[in-house]
Amino acid sequence: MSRFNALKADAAWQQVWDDRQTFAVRDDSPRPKSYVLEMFPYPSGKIHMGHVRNYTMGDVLARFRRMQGMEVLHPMGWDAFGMPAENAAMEKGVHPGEWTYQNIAAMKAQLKRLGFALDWSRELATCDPAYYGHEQALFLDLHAAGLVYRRESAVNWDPVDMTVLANEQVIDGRGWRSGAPVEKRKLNQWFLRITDFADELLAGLDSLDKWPDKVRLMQENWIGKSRGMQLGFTLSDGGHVEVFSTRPDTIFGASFVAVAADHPIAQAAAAGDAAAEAFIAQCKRGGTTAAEIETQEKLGYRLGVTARHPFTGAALPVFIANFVLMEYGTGAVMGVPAHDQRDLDFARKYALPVPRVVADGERTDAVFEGDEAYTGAGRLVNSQFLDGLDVDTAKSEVIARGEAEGWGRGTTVWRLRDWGVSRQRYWGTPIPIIHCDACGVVPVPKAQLPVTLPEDVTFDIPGNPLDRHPSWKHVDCPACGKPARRETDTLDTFVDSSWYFIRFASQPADRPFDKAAAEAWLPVAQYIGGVEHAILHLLYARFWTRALRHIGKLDVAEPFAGLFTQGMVTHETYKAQDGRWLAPEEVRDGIEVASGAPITIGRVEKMSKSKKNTVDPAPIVDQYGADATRWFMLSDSPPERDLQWSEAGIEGAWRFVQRLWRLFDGNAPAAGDDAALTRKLHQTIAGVAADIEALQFNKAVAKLYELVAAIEKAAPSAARNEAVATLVRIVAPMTPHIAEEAWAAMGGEGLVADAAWPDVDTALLVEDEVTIAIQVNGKLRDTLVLPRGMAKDAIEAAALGAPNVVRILEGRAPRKVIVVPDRLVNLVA
RNA sequence: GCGGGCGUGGCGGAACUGGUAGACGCACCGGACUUAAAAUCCGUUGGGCCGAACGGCUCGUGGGGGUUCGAUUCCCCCCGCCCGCACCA
Repeated sequence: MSRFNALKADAAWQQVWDDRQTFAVRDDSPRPKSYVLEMFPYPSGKIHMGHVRNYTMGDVLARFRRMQGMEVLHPMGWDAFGMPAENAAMEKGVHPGEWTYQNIAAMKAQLKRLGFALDWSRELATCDPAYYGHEQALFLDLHAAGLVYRRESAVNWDPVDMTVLANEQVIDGRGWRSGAPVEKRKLNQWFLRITDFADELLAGLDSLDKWPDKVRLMQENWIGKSRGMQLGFTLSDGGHVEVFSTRPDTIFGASFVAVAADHPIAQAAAAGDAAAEAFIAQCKRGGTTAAEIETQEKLGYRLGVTARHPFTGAALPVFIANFVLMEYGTGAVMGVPAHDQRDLDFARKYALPVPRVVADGERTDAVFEGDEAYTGAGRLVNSQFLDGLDVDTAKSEVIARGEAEGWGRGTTVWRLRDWGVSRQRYWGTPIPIIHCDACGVVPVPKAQLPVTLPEDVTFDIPGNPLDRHPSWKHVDCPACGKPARRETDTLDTFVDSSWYFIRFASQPADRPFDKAAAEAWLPVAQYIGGVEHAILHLLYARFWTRALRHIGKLDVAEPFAGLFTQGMVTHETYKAQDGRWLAPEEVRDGIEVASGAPITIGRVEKMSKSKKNTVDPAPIVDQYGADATRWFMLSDSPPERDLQWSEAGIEGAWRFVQRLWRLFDGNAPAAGDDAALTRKLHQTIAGVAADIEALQFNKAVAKLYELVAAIEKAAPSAARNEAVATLVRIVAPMTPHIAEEAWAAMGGEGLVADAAWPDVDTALLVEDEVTIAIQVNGKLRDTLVLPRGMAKDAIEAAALGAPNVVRILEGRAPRKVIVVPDRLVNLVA
């Protein structure tokens, strides 16, 4: 008997698949279509274990669907624009494009080495003008439809490097290179009107029944539809302020009004008040992330004016506050400290009154004690005409009075904000707009697309190379012909990934996609990717698809019919004494291998290039082969759960591949039945199919181990040979190379990749005997093997006769008997 | 701070819709084969107690409480870890 030479078989069969174009998909195939897609990778340099996990799962499903007779579109491409390429340019002096294409070549080779059933003829890279030119055309279409606009918005500003920083480049409030404290700075930027689609993006979640509930819930909360009220307060100086509140019921608990630093009232105050100006400047310190803003100390500046309470007439102090956001609601809030935690923190700090207006059970005391706001339900108290009402009724009552008296109205607000797509960077899709002093904003005529990036750029100083390029931005206005300037911002890379799945389905040269061809494949039947994309990428892609439908380009509402979010592959992080991140292979037993110096072991985090805690699959594939690597990735860990990387077990996967080969290679002719084995075989065919369909590969793996063990133990028979021959096809989606080798050796027709999934004899799926648990007072005391489907009283009689039951009951009759047919009897004594 | 998720033997995990907790794999230990090793095969393995043994009893699914004949599963509170928070992709 021979040993399976994995490395030789891998190369041979990958060559065969390539030569025969086995996985090239046909648009005109008569077979039912299925689109299986994994989130395309950023070409960071090497694939890591997270990629292997993601693409192996998708591959098993794609191969399985092919075996079920479907025409499967399973493409691959590159999310190729992004910051790391510019960082590489700064550090190594290599052009971002060159660096990116080198990485693509390296990673493509690694993916091919794993034997994925991908249609490489549809490969695309988003940094290719042949891709981003079409993206520019779509951007112009959305612009023409009024879905694109420009406004001011804050960015992280590094005052030393004089450059915009990404949130990731702000470390502890400081610029990552300069170390200077970052500030918020306003820039004119491009936005997409995703909020126009807020309602349908929310409603559409209901139709996504093949999405995980948790992702739908996260998107629902992110969109954040809430009913609230806009209330006008008259100011003591004769002015007026509109505040927004989701809790108008608590209006009698209001003890102050707060406005954002950007609010016109704050801006006006700053004009004549140096202290107010200084406070607003202080609010501009720090970065723009929500986590940073919401965890910083609540600070306020008390203005001279007061706001008149619409019911009591009380004069409420007006503050500028650093926790109020101009982007949400009206940029002004009424502070109800007893029933909102942020307001309470603020009130305690500035010694403001804290009246209770919602009863917490029995607690109705007018002056609220403690430092934990009560946000729960209850009856209104200390609130005049609202007393005794519940929260919802009180809300409606206040809205009704405000509307009747003309100082307020009920509104719907969304947490979702419009999508800012401007990036002050080089390595992205140029925004196809020209600014003309005479004509204003002028779209680049479509005939002039693509607007390509200039090659001759430098990265030796911070800032956007497009902006300082000597000639690139200087063009003539397409409208009037006078000298004008190109937009030098590029598009957010999330735009690139918002339509790549459409381009995979249809890629004509002269337009982004063909409507009918794309609609033939879409929506994606099964989309697979990391849970970290649960909100942003998936929401943007949903929006983009709906926006295309809105302008008549594509009649698809939801791009991804089925979604599976895999857990992340995580690993410890390591840091050298001087703060450098170290890769796992640079560390052994708590010391840095190169220097012998001790290291610091950090948190367990998702594998990422920036923290260097990635593990390269190449050595594993080279040692154990593609099948063992794939099998190992599918084993043990449930795919939706995070997986802390460990190599323990790869040996077992490799042993399993060799066990398979011993079965395949040792199948000598024999005769006779083996009913038990045949039953096990059919149960496994059905079980594995169900598990693959549900993407529960770890369970499919366990079932296959059981079947293999059963075959190994079985005596030679025709049934055993049949089981071995069928096993080849069952494992084919997971370990395709050894399956092809065995299929060929056994004289199978064509490739096992093209073979049909084995049929199941459903009559064999149920056992005719069942083991029934016998409990006394809920504790297992015995088990009985009985025929399936036995009547309740017969089961009860059998249970009462079980030796352990007789011993424990000592002749007493049970008080109560619970019989669950085919499963269990519980005798309550 | 806000939103979401997860927590089961030494380890990864399984357990249908509330019904025998620990399938399957790893690791470990013992045995077979071998001159030897590798490979392979067989067997043991949650903790504690009783027993020569067959076996029996008992505790046990992050912690505390609750519902139920019965809870890893449902409810409440708490702890820990992970992900996201709009310029990382």
